[in-house]
Amino acid sequence: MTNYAQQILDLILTSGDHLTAEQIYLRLKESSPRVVLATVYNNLNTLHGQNLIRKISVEGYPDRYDKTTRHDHLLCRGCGVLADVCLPDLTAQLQARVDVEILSYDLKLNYLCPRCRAAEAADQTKKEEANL
Amino acid sequence: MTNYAQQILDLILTSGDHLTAEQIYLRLKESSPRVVLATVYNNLNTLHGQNLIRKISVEGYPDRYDKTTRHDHLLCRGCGVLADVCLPDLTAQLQARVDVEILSYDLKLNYLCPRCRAAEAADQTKKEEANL
DNA sequence: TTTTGGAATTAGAATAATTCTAATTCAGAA
DNA sequence: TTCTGAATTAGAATTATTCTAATTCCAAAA
Repeated sequence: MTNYAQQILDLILTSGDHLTAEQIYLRLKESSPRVVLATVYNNLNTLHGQNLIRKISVEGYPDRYDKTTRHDHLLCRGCGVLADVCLPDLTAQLQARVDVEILSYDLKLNYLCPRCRAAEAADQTKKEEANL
Repeated sequence: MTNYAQQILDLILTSGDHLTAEQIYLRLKESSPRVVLATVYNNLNTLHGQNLIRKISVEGYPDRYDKTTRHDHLLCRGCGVLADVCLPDLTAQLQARVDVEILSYDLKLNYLCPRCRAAEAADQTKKEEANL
């Protein structure tokens, strides 16, 4: 594994977050100022191809990268923030219901994070006041 | 609802498939040759905002659109093709495990479609022959 | 050492998907 | 009719990502 690949992998594994290619690039630049975005993409694709990282795609947002340990995600429908959530492994339960071999699955729970819930409530209040 | 919106919605609901904006555009052009891709996107966004259609995002592929009736998806990891699969509603089961209110969830089962499975097997055979 | 061949990286052009902006058209209310 | 606001169009712009070609790096062979 090359030096950049290692650094990128470390960033993803230790960030405790769900970084985009752009965010990884910016962080990597702090220690390696000459690095270029294409290198980040190259390495992300390589790492993903080797199953060392997971790629998370949500409509409306750039792809984000994550560790591969099995877990699920909470996705805030307001702001797009992802949070990890570890639910029991459903593979057996799902496999029993379909007639093809499941390699893995991807489960996202949609919700509103506290901040967006508050924003929505405020919005609602404002609308009601306008309709007095 | 405008005429285009209606036509686009009909296309999505009756296609029995998971169409991309581009595919919808091409089909719509058959009956309305003057329509433009931006109009398709505009209407898709409107319909999605009204929760009349569902948007499916998979890394490496353009967004696809689908009916909103609750169902899950099989995703072929070889070619990206999506197939519907109707599994029992897991909302209650999931809700019992998390402390936030789940609005909905998104479940994709990764597998290899028969064609890609065959292709992979052939590939494997070829590799083994090369190593004789 | 020097050479050299392949992999990694860089630079930046290219592409694909999608959004945005401004101009135009349209459909219905006045 | 004329006016107004929404829908549509055209096409530029943006964003995310990939590709290509040139360059650099590094390790093993000479």
